[in-house]
Amino acid sequence: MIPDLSSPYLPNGPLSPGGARTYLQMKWPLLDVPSSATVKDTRSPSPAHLSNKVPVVQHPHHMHPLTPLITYSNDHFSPGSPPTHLSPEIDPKTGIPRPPHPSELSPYYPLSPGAVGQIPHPLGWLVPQQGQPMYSLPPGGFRHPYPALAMNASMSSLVSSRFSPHMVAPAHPGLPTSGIPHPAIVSPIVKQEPAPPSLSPAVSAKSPVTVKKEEEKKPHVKKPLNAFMLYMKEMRAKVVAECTLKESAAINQILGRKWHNLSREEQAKYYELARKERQLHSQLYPTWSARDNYGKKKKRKREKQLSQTQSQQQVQEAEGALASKSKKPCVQYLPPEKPCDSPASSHGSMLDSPATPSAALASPAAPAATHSEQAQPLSLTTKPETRAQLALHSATFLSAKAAATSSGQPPLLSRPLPLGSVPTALLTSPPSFPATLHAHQALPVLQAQPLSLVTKSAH
DNA sequence: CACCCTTTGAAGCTC
DNA sequence: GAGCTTCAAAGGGTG
Repeated sequence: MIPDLSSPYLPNGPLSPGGARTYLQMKWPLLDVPSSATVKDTRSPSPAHLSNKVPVVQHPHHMHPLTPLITYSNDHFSPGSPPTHLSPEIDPKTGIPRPPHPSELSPYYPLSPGAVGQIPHPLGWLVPQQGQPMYSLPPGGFRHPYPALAMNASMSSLVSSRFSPHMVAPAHPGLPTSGIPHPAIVSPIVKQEPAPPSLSPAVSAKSPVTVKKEEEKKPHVKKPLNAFMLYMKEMRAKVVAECTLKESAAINQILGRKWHNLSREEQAKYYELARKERQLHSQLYPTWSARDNYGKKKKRKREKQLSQTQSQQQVQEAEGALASKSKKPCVQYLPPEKPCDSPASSHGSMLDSPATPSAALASPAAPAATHSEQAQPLSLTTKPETRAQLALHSATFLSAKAAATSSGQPPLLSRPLPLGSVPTALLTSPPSFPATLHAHQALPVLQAQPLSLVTKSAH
């Protein structure tokens, strides 16, 4: 897969007139199958072959992490289901694909040892140094519908020679064993998990205790990015370009709304991509667990979040009440009715991915594609009452979404419902589409919005 | 200079 | 199993 330089995915690349949506016009193959099996979970016959390198790791700032998506749209999302023989073995228990044989390793890393380091790897992670991608894409390498069939040797070779042994289960075939850090690996010293010096992964011949210590602090393998994170990475540049804003908090708010505005197909793409990334991540780091990074960040934040949660609860109870003191006004991040606020909404283009037949298929519970933001853009400067409404609407929407995702499936109801239709939509939702509310996910929206309003109005 | 803020989603933790 | 917490990215703001 050769990056399509013309792809809008490229941060610096030309943005097609159609905007963000243009590049997503490719058909989401999985939508052709029952939605339940579509973006379901890691067990879905995964298009492992679709797996593209997603930056499980950090990329050079200038490099667009989602570049790989281009490939998706161009070559791997062609209609049709991937051959079952390519489906990764799934661990019935975890639902996570078992570490594949080297030959099964992500087909999307058709890297020939010799070619490594020539072409920026989409995943970015294999880019140990600026402009020195660890992965190389053989000409036409990703052209093959199922590169997996053609790669392997090089891939396993690459992998086995690129990753630090301690990062990967040594016993695992085809897994990294070298000392070259994966992009997802962040030196503790560089970031997080402050640890005593001793970066050399090669440091061996030490007492078990020492080794253990080093292992603990060693490279910090980051969590694979989720769908939204992938989306953010891709769209951030664009949003930033459209806005004068630079603050991530504000950008993220915008991105969050844009995310909701995405059609199911578009979101599905990211969910799938995220799934692939998780798959790949698990393959690369069989022994890694999110637990490894759990609670290793800042504790201060932890406390803060706790208090924040509490305050959120209060706010919920005192809906509308100005109990948002503990929370910093998020409004400050939201620019007043800027075009970038919701580009599409300004001209209704957000619906350019309306409830198409395919969309409807993919989301039985999904209502008409019209959503509040179109008719009534969730302006960051919307009046309090309006925002409150939208917040409620969002919360409702999220509840359904959360329910959907909790099952390992991307939210079917990826598009906000019209304010007035929310209740009905939920009522009419199939039993299989529980409307449980994930407090953590829905509340923030429910409360943050109103809060911001309050704060804003105070300004 | 470490952390905050902000977003969503995945996964871990707690009960 | 439900509910809550943490982390993932990002970069200006903050203390």
